[in-house]
Amino acid sequence: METTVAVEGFSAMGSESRLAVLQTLVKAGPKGLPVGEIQKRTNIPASTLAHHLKFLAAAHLVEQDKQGRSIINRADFTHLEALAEFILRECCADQDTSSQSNAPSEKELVHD
Amino acid sequence: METTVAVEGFSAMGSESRLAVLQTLVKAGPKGLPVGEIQKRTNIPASTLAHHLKFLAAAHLVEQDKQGRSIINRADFTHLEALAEFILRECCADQDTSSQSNAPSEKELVHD
DNA sequence: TCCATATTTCTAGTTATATCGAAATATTGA
DNA sequence: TCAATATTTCGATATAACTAGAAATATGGA
Repeated sequence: METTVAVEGFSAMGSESRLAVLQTLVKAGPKGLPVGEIQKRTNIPASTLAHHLKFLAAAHLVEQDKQGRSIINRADFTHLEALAEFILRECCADQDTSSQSNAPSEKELVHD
Repeated sequence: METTVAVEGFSAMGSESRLAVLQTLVKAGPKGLPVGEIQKRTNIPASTLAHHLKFLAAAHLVEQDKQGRSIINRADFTHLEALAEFILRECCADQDTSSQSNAPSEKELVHD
């Protein structure tokens, strides 16, 4: 996953309202929910909610598709898993990269 | 984990600069890095970097402690793991909550 | 004590985000 | 076609965030 994509994803989750919407959809599972139902569950005004759903969709956290006159929103579980994994993916890769300006010389590395 | 804490965490990761800083620290592993070294690796101006590190520390993503005249920054791996887990934690809990306004009656639920 | 180093705080300009009412669009059923 | 429903777009305001130079603070060594 590209860093830019991860930033957009985390940014989308970094809002109280949006995380509430996302959690509502995650809880709802793969069947998803229409906008109106999300509105009922979160108490977010329609126009604000539309804005946030667009944001979440742009970040690939939510998929939307029209079904009759409703729009069904589903959490993108695959992408969410990838984001969860991204956080610690490169853990400790540079552990021994001693380009630290004040890196101790090797003989001094004995004591941790 | 409380939602508020999760929002702060994701919000902290939702910035190109901050995610770069965090990734640098995640890669560096539990020993952490002094501010100056992070600055070298990310090319972020000192004052901007200090601001972001404060933000990351406030969100419990990074721990800082003074060591001589340097400040060592370490990724808080425990908290990062908790955040990663949070994303999908309540997956599908409401799968069958049929308070959907247009929920089909039970006899119609046969097909999926 | 005095200077060099490491990092932060101050300050300010610019840009981005959150919010939501009202009006607009689109779809279905009567 | 008309009215009802579902959702979005528009527009405007308020608030917050990002950025970074310059000045301030703190620490260690000569």
